[in-house]
Amino acid sequence: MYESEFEQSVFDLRREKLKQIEALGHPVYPNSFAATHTLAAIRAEYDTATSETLEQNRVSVAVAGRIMAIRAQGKAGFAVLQQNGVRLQIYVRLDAVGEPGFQLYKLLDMGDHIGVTGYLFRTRSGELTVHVDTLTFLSKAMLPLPEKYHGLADVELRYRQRYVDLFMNADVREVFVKRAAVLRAMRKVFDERGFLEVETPMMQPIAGGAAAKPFTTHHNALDIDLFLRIAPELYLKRLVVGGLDRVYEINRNFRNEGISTQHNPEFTMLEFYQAYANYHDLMDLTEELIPYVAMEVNGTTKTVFNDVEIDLSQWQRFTMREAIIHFWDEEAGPRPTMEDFLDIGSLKSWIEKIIPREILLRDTLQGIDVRPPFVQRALGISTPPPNLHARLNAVLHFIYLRMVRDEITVGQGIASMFEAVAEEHLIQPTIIYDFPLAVSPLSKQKPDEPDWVERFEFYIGGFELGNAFSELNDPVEQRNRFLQQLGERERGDAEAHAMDEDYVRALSFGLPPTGGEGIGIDRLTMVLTGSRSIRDVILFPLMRPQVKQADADAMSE
RNA sequence: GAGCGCGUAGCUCAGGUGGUAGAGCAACGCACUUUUAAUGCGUGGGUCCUGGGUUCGAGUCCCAGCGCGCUCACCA
Repeated sequence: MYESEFEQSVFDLRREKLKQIEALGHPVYPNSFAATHTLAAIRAEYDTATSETLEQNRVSVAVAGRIMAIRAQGKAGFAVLQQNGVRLQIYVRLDAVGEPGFQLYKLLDMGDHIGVTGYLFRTRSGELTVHVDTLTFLSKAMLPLPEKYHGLADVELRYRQRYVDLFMNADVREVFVKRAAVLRAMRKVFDERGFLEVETPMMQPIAGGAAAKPFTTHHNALDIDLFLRIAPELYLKRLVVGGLDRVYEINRNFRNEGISTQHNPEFTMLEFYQAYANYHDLMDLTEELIPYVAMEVNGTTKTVFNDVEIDLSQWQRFTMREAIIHFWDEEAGPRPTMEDFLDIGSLKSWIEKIIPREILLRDTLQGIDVRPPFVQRALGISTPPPNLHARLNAVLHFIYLRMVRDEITVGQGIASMFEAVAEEHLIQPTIIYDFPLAVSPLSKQKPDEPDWVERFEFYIGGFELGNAFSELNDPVEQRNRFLQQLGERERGDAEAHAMDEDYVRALSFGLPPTGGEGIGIDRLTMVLTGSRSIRDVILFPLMRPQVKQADADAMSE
């Protein structure tokens, strides 16, 4: 537990102080304190009260808090109490608290919890302060607090010891208060619109509803492997089949994939389903929902993310293909047209206008690995690529090779192009709609374009926050889509869907036309709090456990 | 998974070109009855992330590993 002999000695020293406090007649770990006010209530009520008002109508208070600063000054002294993120100064003087009270004051350390009674006044410099009559010891900080001015700055320590981070850094606390406000606002919206909040299994025999690698676990009594869910989607739609026309769930999903500033292995998603709605209805709903939540949380629809001001009430919409065309940088080559997206042949010949055919083909002839890093290396591009064009070229090359090899469809190629060309430009709220069928195994096809589906994602701050579609409700088509996914699974795509017979059976009882959407709560909170890393909006982000040297030695023995 | 950066006292940080480790806060002692990053005087505190190597000598240079961050890949 101790980081050092220094900490050990501080701990021991404070045990001595506890003994002395006990000798003064104070219980060292009392079980309550009868406060008359919270510090927040005092600040709210008396922050504007003048010195004269406080003298004329003496306000007696009993308050408690953690000592965040202590300044002894001979036969008097100050301390700053913090409670629920709110601070208030107290003033302790020997002639007011008496000798035993002042003895206790001298035994206090930064971080201790105390309660005091007294009355409010303003100091010479005007600070609202409790003039203490009695001190009650509540709990001791046995370990030293971080530096009082800079706080706890080391990001690793902040994540690993969030309990310290939270009481040292007020802005951290604020983020999690806002996160709670996001959840509250979301629940309010959906409750008011007649949605039922439900909870579906986190442990699933088949991890479906998204393309991702699941965590595996095991149930001993049943002796079966189970997966932590990657999405609640398939269960929620079963509920709509069951007649719960409007349902939502806010809970964790688990994906056994990389960790980054935008990905934590467990993350919170709001997912909702609305019978008789389609993706157009959900686009409209989304454009109402996000600014509403922003108003509830921040009191404004404006937010600053990565130094850019974002207005969450101003939305733009593009189809995926429009977005590629719109955000295409002509310095990289001729802008594509809708016709270029028609089929594999047209997309290939357009890519040949960007990258010479002999280069595109050379690598296939050499039979090299076509995973992006290898493509990049083959093209003489260092990793990571030094600029956007090099990265784009690598992606186009990659798409081209896989199309030549019949490994992907034109739709998958277009989806990859979209990510490479457009995603980083989607800072202001943007809906991207009409996705390729090939990357959307659970979405309903567009009636006039069967290779495309009624699906959209919305982006803010350069990353995806939500994903929605008109749900595929034809069980025969759904079965075929699953079979197709199984094929991709066999070709090595570990994230392709597994067959879920029971889900197909549920659809066979009739799912009404339904729109469904998932919204990443962590990412929305990032945008609303200006947090650049998802770890800053998750209380305990996953960290590799620290192995102490002693433990490491013990394990190797 | 790859590239780059960082790792020095409990905390925040200094430590040109290699020469026995420093400051502030925190801690301990003393003084101080309206301070607020209180002040003044004094004291203690370090496996310089770990393990190798080069060298007469490594916090500093080299190699390997560990942890964290950022970027990329994957993904929401």
